Amino acid sequence: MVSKRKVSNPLALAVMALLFERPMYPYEMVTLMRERGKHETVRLRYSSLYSVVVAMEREGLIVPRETVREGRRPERTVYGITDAGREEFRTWLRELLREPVKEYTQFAAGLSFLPGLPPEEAVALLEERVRHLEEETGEMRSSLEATMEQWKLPRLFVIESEHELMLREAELGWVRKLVEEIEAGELGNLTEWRAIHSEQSPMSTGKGGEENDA
Amino acid sequence: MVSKRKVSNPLALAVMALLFERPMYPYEMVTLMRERGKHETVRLRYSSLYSVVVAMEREGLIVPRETVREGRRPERTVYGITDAGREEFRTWLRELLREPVKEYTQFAAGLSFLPGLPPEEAVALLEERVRHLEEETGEMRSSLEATMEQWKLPRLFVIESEHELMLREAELGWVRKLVEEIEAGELGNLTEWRAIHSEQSPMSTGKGGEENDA
DNA sequence: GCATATATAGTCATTTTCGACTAAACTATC
DNA sequence: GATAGTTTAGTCGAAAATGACTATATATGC
Repeated sequence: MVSKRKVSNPLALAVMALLFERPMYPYEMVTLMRERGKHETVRLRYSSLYSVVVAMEREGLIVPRETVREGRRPERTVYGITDAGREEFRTWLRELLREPVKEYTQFAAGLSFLPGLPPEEAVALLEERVRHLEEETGEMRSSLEATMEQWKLPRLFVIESEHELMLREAELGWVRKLVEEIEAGELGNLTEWRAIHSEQSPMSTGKGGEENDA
Repeated sequence: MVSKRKVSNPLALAVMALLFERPMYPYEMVTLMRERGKHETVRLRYSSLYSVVVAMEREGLIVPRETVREGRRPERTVYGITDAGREEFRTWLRELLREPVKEYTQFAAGLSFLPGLPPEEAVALLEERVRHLEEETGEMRSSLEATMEQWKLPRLFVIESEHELMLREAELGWVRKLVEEIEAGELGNLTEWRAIHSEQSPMSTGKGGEENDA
C-alpha cells in the first residue's frame, strides 16, 4: 500500500525533519543538510527545494511564519511545520522503512545491454569499474570514520552512510566475480558472444529468428 | 568524465538497442522490452517512450522510415537507427559499465531520518522490511530460474536480474544485522534515542544546542 | 449475437525537475 | 580603496516525466 504522497520528492521529508527542530528559511535548510551530510542521500538542488517548499505550503504541511529582510538582500521567508506536516513526516518515514521499493539504477541498465559490446571490451570496462569502486569504497570508509570521530556522532546519525558503503562493497564483490565468470565463459559461449558483433544485430537473444527487412 | 547526453533517459538506450536489431515502431518496442524483461531494469512508461523517441529523432539518433496505417487504427511510425545512434549506444553503454554513478534510493532517505521514530518502532518496521525482502528475493530467484529454463537463455541475457537479486539479498542481510545492532544499543544509547521523542525535536544530533524560538 | 474485457497504439495537459542566471554582501589582498 | 573571489539567497524559463485519457480492434463468456 504505497499511498500517493501529495509532495513526493524526498526533499520534502528532509524539510519536515529540519522544521521539526525549529522554524527556518530554505537556504538555511540547505546549509544544515550539507553540514549533516544529508545531501548525500537526498538529492538536493536549490531550484527543487524552492518548488518543493511552495508545494508543501500549498498542501498545508508547512506554513510561512515571517519574512525578514536584512539590508537590501532578498527577503527570507521563515517556514514552520504544521501538525499535518508532523503527521506526514512520520507516516512517510514508516513507509520508507517498512516497504522495499523498486529502484532503477544506471548500472543495471548498462548490464541489460551487456551483449551490446564484445566480451573482451566488457571485461576491460568492468575491470575499470572495479578500480573505481575500490577507490570509492576506500574514500567512503575513511570519510565516514573521520566524520564520526570529528563530531562524536553515534552511528544512529550516519547509518545511511554505512548502508551506502555496504551496497558499494556488495557491488564490488559481485563485479569482480562477474569478470571471472565472463572469462570462464560461464555467462555464455564466448565465440557466440563475439559473433554477435561480426553481424548486423548486437542484441539478438541467441534464439534470434529475426530477419532484416529492407 | 560523465559527458552530458543529449537524451539522458535510459529508455533511449533501450530504444537504440532494439533498433540495432531491426526497424520498428514504439509500441512494438514496449512489447519486446516486456517480453525480454528489460522493463524491470529500465523504467518504461508509454508517455516517456514517445517523448524520448521525439527527442531522439530531433538529435539524429533515430530516423522515421515509414508510416503505416492498418484499418482505421492510428498511424504507426516505424523508426530506424542512424550511424550516430549506433555510436551513441556504444559510447553510453561503455560509460555505464565503466563508471559507478551516485544513486539516491528511497530506503537511504528513510535511514537518514531514522532517529525520527523511537527505537522500538524502528525495529518493528525494519523487521517487516525483512519479511518483505525474504519474500521478494524468493520470488526473484524462482522467476529468474523459470525464465532461463523456459527460453533456454544463457546468463548473459539476464545478468541484470542476477545483479538486482544480489543487491536485494545484500540489503536483506544488512537489515537483519541492523535490527540486532539497534536492540543491542550499538547504534546509540536507547534511552537517549527514546528521549528524543518525549521532547519537541526528534532529529537533534545529540550535540544539539539548538533552542526553540517562539 | 451481445456485452464485457483486454490488447493495440498512442496523445495531451499538468507537474516536476533542473541548469543557468542574478545580485547583494562579505572577505582577502595588494 | 579597487578588485577579485566567495557566500548568501534565491528566481526563471525550458526540458523532462508522468497520469489520465482516447479510440479502435479483437477475443471471451454466456
